[in-house]
Amino acid sequence: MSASPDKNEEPVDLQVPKAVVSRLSLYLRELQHLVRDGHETTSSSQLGSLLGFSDAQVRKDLAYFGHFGHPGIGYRSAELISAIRRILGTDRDWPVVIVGTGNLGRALLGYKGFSHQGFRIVAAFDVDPAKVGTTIEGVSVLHLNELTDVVQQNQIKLGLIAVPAATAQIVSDRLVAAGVEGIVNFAPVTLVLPPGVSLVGVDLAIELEQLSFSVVNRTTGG
Amino acid sequence: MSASPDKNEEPVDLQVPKAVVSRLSLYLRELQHLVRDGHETTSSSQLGSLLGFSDAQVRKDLAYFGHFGHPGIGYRSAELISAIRRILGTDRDWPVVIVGTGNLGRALLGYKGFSHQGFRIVAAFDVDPAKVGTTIEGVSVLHLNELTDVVQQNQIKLGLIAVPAATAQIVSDRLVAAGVEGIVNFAPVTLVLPPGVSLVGVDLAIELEQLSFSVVNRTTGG
DNA sequence: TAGATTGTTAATCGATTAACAATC
DNA sequence: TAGATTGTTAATCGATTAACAATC
Repeated sequence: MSASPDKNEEPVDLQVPKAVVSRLSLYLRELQHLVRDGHETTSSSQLGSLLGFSDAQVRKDLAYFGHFGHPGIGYRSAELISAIRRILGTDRDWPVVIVGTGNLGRALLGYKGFSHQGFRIVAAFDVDPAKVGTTIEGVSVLHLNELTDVVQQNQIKLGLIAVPAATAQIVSDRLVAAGVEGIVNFAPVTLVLPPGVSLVGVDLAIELEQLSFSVVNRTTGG
Repeated sequence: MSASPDKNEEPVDLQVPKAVVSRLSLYLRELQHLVRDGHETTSSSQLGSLLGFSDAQVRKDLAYFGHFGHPGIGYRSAELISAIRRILGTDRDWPVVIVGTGNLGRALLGYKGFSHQGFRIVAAFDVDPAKVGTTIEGVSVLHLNELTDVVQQNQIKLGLIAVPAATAQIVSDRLVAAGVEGIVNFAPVTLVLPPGVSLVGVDLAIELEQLSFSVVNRTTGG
């Protein structure tokens, strides 16, 4: 598990800017569409213009991780998809737990997009006696007390938090204590996490606030 | 594309980095928690440490928009909340439409967090005859054909897209044609938008991919 | 006053872009 | 070959941090 210096699997661990990794996901999504549309190859400029990035940026981003392109040809779509999935770690299956089975939790349980990228929600947790014991979208709703057991038995590394803001930190603490190493938090609150646990926060109201700002501060000329 | 020095633009329109605006939303959220906890004032270093930013960054971000602090004192919480809401444009009410009433659409219709920041979903749209005519969370589900009328009559500027990827672009086009100027897109596809329309994309699978990368590329040694 | 904290400038750091030899 | 396109270096651009006079 821990890195040993002279393993020649992953020799280089240059730190990659977070922005690069998030573009990687966009490249992957775009490539999957391109393949579906029959494009066997693509170029950095095609990929860039589909996403609004420069060709140089696409090449630079990919070059962080290896030589995936073919000068004069471009990138073979299927090949690059495999490479990016391997880089992102989505070339394997990720069991995921979700805590909270309110409106949002149920929507996440029914979301089809997860499975296509290798994510599988294996259990949902709640404390509401009316919900515990039920099944939503084929997933059992268990009591939060069973969280640790389930996480440990399934070696689960990823968790989704879809509880009210007031309880999100407690839930987060329990996920981390159980061994989860990455959390997507949908509660509108800042979580405090120990080092070694990654966080992605999705605050739905904030997304709209960002648009509000853009609309209000639109430069009508530009 | 080339800069013309003295075009008669809006007097104060220094372009603010997108990252600054997104931190503004985080400051606002944090300030609202601080006020609830009885903190009448706060400092750039307190606000920063709660969010993992430097004090200098907090001050610099706020200074883009004015002088909101008091040397020796810090920032009066309520005062700064008002200022940020005014900057973000959430000091007013924003009527919003949503297209798509599947799992995710219904969750968004029931999401309580919007109203606290001034966002109010006034209508939902779908094309499924089984859904059109129903009411979800007190909001009427109308046929997509009525979108333009509703948007124009209510002067709606913001829209949420919660339809499958295959139809998201068409829905987007119709929102824009109707007059919407900002879109949150939950479909896992890149939308093509005309200039003057802002976009925030939320791809749930991508959020998990980002965590997958972090977990796989964790430098165990630090 | 002394201590605290802002707003702002200059210095540092990091990320994007332009350019081009190497390659197919 | 000629045209296309990569990977990479150097140049540019932008964002963050450090430092400090001004202020309460």
